[in-house]
Amino acid sequence: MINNTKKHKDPRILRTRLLIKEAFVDLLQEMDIEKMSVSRIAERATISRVTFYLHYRDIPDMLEKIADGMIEDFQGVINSQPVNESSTEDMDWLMLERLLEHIAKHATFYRVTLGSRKTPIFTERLFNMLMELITERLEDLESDNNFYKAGIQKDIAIWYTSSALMGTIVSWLRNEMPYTPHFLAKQFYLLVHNEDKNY
Amino acid sequence: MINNTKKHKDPRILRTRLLIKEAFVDLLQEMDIEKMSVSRIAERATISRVTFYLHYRDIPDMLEKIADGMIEDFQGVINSQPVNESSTEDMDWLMLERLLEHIAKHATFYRVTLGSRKTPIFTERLFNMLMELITERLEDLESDNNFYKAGIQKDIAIWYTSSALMGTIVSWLRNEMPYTPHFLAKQFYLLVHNEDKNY
DNA sequence: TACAATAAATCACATGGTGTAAATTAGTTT
DNA sequence: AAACTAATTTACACCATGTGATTTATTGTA
Repeated sequence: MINNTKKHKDPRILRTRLLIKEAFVDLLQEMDIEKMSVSRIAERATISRVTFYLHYRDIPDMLEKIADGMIEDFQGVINSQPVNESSTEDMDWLMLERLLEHIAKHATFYRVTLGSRKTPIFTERLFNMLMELITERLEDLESDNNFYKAGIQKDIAIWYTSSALMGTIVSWLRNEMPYTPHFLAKQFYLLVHNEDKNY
Repeated sequence: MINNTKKHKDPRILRTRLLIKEAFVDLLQEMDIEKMSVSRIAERATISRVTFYLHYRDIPDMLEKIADGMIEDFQGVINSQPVNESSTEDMDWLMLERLLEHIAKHATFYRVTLGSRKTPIFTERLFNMLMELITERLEDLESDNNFYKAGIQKDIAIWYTSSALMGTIVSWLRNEMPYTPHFLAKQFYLLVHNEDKNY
């Protein structure tokens, strides 16, 4: 049975899911997603093909579940932020830096998921997460320096900035991460600030 | 034989390819790309499955060829720009407006290709095109008002702006295009100008 | 208009992946 | 040690793929 409600403490389940995830990452480095099959994944994971179906309905379902895990990881990184004396704004940029560090730390995984042109589920999820964060941020700042004064529609500004952040992270990954997380976060700061500061 | 070198003047070829393209667009509105099969496409296109293979090696190959056509259309729209007395800069924004108009005009097609989370080939191609355009544009402006003075790395600025444009167009499409091409192009003007004007 | 060329249809076949079922083995928890 | 459950094994029906060989239909042209 596919059961995600209970805490899966059974080490066999954890082991199998890890093997599947590793096999998936492994195969994605070698071949296109189109050539991916449950058979191949099971073979590479050294498990039975039937066992795969005990955990996931099919490959898209597997991708969704793994993407869920990615978002949980991101949330974990973001929420582990110490609530200290710095301003909300500074917090935002520190948060982004932590996110980039996390991605850099697990680069092999994120290169084949976020970086691949073949698994749009992952970029879609990151995009949605960034949209939420930026929407919150804009609503906090709604009173003083916001986009309205420059005649910019709020939803367009959100689309624009979320896409820009997500796309830049993807390009950064695809190009072997030529900048440190700290440097890139700083560049984001400069770029976004140019957008909403000069009114 | 799959032959793209000759001008395919034979109306049978044009007819078949159009039927395939229409069937593809049709099916993508109904089901996920994972459930797409050559059989289904051929059935919907009212052609023989074997005929499909006379034109395309497989479904990814078909997507690539259709995406090629999209880029050709874009280039056509861009190059049909009248070379008049307005500045290069104004030309850029008029060009973008024409592009958005073209997309709006063929909304059903672009909704299932650019707008779909399932066919990343199309967004990838648009992204590459925007990258080229923006790279050219930045190199033209390299002398005076550019990103360098604000301490922004050129490649990062290109990633950022290309992603922002592409992502916003996709979001615009996914949300039933709530703004006119003219208005959206103007918003782009405001947003991008905030990036590279204030130094 | 008739002919040569070629696109499309038809039929057929081997191959391989899918999803599920039933029974058995192996590992985990209490 | 017993109860539980994950994983394996084997089996089956179904569907999609890609290709080959042959025939039919459509097209551009001599």
